Amino acid sequence: MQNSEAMALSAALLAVAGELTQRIHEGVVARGFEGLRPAHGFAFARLSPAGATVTELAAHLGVTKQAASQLVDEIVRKGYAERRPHPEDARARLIVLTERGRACTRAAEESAADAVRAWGEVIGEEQVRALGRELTRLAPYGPIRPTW
Amino acid sequence: MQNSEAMALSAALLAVAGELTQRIHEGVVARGFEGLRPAHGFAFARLSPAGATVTELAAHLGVTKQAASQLVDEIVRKGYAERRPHPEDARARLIVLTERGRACTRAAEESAADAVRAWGEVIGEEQVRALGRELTRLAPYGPIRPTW
DNA sequence: GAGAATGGTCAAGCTGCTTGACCAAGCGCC
DNA sequence: GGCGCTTGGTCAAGCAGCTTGACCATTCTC
Repeated sequence: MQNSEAMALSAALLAVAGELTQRIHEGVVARGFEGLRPAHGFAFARLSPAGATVTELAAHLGVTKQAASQLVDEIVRKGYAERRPHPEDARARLIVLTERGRACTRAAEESAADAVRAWGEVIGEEQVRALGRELTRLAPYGPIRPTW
Repeated sequence: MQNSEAMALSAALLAVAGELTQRIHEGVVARGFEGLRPAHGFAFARLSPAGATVTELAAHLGVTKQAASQLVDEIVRKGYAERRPHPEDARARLIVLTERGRACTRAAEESAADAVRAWGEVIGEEQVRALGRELTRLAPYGPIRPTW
């Protein structure tokens, strides 16, 4: 594969990723959840199963503990999460989503589904599924990083 | 398609995009071009055919003219581009890449090709081509936006 | 030509991140 | 038990990249 093809593929991938992020964000706002940035969504994703500590969140987002702590301050202040004492480690605190936080997570899922549905109308549902399969195999396990 | 599948696809897409960006950036640094951020790459891409004005660059990057102007200052100061009088509009200036800027663009293309080649080893070259086809059809025309 | 629109820069301010310092609680070891 | 080292978390200060607002020079429109 030539360099120019690789560059075209890369540009397309980043453009699609950027647009998807924006669409999800707009969908979340349209469903009544304001004052959030896309980065919060990735925090919610990490918090949604069973909560996490600030340090775990920082590792997931690829930022310092201080930045993660600040982000937690924000979503706590806005009612999306709360800090609880950690059941096993008295030093740590477990950050868990509130009901409002879970509702916001569902709104993000619906928005993502809307966006993906729109893709189906362009390239066909089977191709979208194929896309999902390939991307899942390529996705790294490490921290989620901002695209640039 | 269920919401959870759409979310999984979205997460994979964003993870792959984030990792790709990072790999390209690392590749560019490894080839000796320092002091650049990934955002500069998107500016270079817009400048590389025949140059562009600050306003065009701003629209392409989805930021204000001031921010674009500042970014241009930076790449000019570092020797990657230069401001020339615009041949048709005395108000405007045409920003064009220097030879060093073009070399950096080639380095980015090589890095992207390396990353894409690595994908080929995971999912097969034919799947990578398919990925490129689908993504190209889905890619929007508007400004490139940071993923979050 | 006169007035509005456009390209560009200067200046000030904000926000999200970083580094550095610090405290409290756990762990390892004698 | 008591001593150090490590780990989870916050407070504080600083920085980088962006924004809004003001302004000048040139061009377009009539």
